Amino acid sequence: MAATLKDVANKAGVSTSAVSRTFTDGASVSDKMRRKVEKAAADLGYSPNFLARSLTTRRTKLIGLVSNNFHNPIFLEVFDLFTRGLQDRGLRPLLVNLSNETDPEQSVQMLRQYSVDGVVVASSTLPPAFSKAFRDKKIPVVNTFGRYSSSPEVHVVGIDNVEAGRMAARALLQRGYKDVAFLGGPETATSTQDRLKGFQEELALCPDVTTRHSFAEQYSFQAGRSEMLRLAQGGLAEAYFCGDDVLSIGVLSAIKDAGLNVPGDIGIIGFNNMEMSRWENIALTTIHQPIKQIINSSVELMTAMLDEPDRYPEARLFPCQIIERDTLRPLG
Amino acid sequence: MAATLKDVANKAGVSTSAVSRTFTDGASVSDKMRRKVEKAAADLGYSPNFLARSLTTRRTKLIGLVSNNFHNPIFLEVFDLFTRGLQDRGLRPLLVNLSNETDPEQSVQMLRQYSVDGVVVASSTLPPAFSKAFRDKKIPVVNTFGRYSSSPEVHVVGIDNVEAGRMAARALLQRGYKDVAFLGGPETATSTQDRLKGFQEELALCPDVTTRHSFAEQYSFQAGRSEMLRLAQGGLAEAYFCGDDVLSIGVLSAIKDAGLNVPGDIGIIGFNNMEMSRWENIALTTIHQPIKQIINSSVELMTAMLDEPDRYPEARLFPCQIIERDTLRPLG
DNA sequence: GGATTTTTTGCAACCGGTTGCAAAAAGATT
DNA sequence: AATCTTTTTGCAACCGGTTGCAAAAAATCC
Repeated sequence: MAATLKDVANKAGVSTSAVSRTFTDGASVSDKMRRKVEKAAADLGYSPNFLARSLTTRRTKLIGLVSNNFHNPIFLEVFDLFTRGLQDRGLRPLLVNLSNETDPEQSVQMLRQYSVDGVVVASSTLPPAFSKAFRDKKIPVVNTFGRYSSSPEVHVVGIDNVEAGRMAARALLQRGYKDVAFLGGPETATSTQDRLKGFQEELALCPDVTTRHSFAEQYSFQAGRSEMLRLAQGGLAEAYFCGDDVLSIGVLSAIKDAGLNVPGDIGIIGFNNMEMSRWENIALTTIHQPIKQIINSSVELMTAMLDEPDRYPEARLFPCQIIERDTLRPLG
Repeated sequence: MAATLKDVANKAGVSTSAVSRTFTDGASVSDKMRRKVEKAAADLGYSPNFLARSLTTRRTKLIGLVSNNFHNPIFLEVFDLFTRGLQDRGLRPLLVNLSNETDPEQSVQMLRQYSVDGVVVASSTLPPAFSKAFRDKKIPVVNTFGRYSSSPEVHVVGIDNVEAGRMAARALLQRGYKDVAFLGGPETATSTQDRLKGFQEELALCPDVTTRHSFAEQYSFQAGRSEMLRLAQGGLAEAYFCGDDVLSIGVLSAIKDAGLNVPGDIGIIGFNNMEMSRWENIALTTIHQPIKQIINSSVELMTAMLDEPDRYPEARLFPCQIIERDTLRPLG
C-alpha cells in the first residue's frame, strides 16, 4: 500500500498539515520543517494523491477530450497536439470516444462524475447541443472544429468553412476553370454545408461559370473513388473541390482508372493538407487547415477558462491557405 | 454547485448511508427507501462523485493509456479500439503522450497520483523497464505490442516479430526470389531487430539465396523514399521486406521515379496492412498484424488483472498473415 | 401473541487529503 | 528585558463519499 500523508507525518513527527503544506506550493513552511518532511517523504516514497486533494481544492486537472472521429488520419495529429498541449500545462486528458453513437448525455454525466475541470469537444459533427450541455452544468467547454456562429453560446475554435468554400472557388476561377464541381463529405455535416454555401456564393458572382455538387458518404478513399466512378458515367466537370484529402485521393484513383489525366483533363483540389498529400506520388493541391494553431489556441482558451469560468464566449477562427501542388492547372 | 449525497439525504429525510446504498449495486435497501431516494436524487440532479467514492472503494476505473507513437496511422485505430474496449467495460482511459521523451519515471508517478486502476503501455519502442516500473508499484500493467520473451516479467500482448520475419522470408522464397533484402524501420527498435533475426534465420536455410539489410530512420514515406533512392545508387535486390506500409509506399514512389516497375523489376512486401495498402492505386502486398485481436485481448487481460492483481504474467501472441496484392510476383 | 430470525436503517469512523483559525515560536523594536 | 510583529505550526472541521456494526423494524415461526 502506498504511503499516505499520515504516514509521513508520523515518521517525521509533525502534524499532517505540515506535510500537506510542504506539498502545496504557496504554503508557508519553514526551511527546517520542509527538509524534515521531504526526508521522511523520500524515505517512504510518498507523493500526494491527486484525487483526494481534488476533493477540497475542487481541481482535478482532468480535462475531458471528446471526439467521434477516430478514422480521419488528421485526428492522430489532433490527439498528439492536444495531449502535449494539455500535459505541458499539467493537465490530463480523459479520452472519450463517441464513435459508436452512445447516448451523448451519458458522457456528459460521466465527465461530471469524474469532476473534470473542463471539456474539449473536438468534432465538427457533434451537435452544438452537446457542447452546450457542459456549459449548462457550468463545466468549461471549448468546441474545437465547431461551427462558427455570430452568437456562439460556447467557445468555438476552428475555421470559417464558408470562407474556405469561397477560397476554393476563387482558386478554381483564377485558374480559368469554367465548369466546376463540389464533391463534399457527408451531406449532413455542417462543415460540408458551409463550404458548399461559400463555394456557390463565390461562383454566383461569375455568371459564365457553371457549377454542380454531390456528396460522398464519408471521408474515405473508397467513398471518393466510387463517387467519382459514378460521376464518370455522366459528363465530368473541369475541376472538383473535394471535402477531404483522402477523398481526393480516391477520386484521383478513379480518374486514373477512367484513363483521364490530372491536371490535364481534370483538376482536383482537396482539403486538410494531410501528410500524404505531400507525397511525391500524390502531390495533391489542397487547402491547409492550420491544425496546430487551432489546437494550441483551444488549449490556451481552456486554461484561461479554468481561471475565469464565466468568460464571455468567443469564436476563434484561423485562415486557411491554398497549398499549390500538381493537381490543378497552374495559375494564370 | 452540484448536489451532494448529503443534500439528497436531507431532501429525502434519510441518512447518508441510505443514499449511498441506493447508488451502490449489491447493497441492501428496501424498495420504499430506494424510491424515496431516487425521487430526491432526480429532483436535485444528483449523481455520485466517482473520485470521492474511489477514496474508500480503492477503484477509480481509470486506466492509463500510454503511448509514444502519435504518427503512425495504425495508432488511430489502436486508440479507437482501446477507448471503445475500455468504455464498454466502464473503464476510462487517461491518455499519456510520451512522444517528447519526457522522463518516463515522471509518468509513472503521475499515474500513481491519479490512482489509476491499471496501465496499458501501447508501444513497441518503450523500454521494458518502463512497464516494469508499474508492476513494481503493484499497478496492473499490460504492454501491448511489447517484445515477446520466454520469461516475461509483465504481461505482453502482440505478435512474435521473429516469426513475422520468417514469414516474410518464406513469402519471398516461395515466389522464387533469390536476392532479397530487409529494409527495416528504426534500427534500435526491438521489433526491427527481431524481424531481421527471423528473416535472416529463415534465409540461412537456403544457401543459394543472398540477402542484405538496411534501415530507414523512421516509419514514414520520406524515410522510405530517400532510403530507396540511396540504395538505387548501388545495385538493387530483387525484393524488399519493408518494416511498415507507409515506408513501403515511400519505397514504391522511389522505385517508380527510378523508372522501374513493381512487381516486374522489384518486389515489395510491407507490414501492418494499413487501410491505404488496400487502395487500388497502391495495392501493396503486406503482412497483416491482427490489431483488433491484440487490443481486445489486451483489454480483456487488463480487466482480468483488476480482479486478480497478482496474476502470473503471460505473453499472448497472435499470428500474422500474408495479404496478397500486387507488389510481389505471383506464387509458384 | 410472543419469541426468533432476517432485513433494513442510521451512527460514526474512515478514505487521503486541505485549510481557517488560533496558539506557539521566532524575529524585530524600543 | 519587555513588548509588539510576523512567521510557523497544530487542531479540528471539512471535501463527498463508503462501510462495519449494532439497533430498529419487519418477517417468520410456533
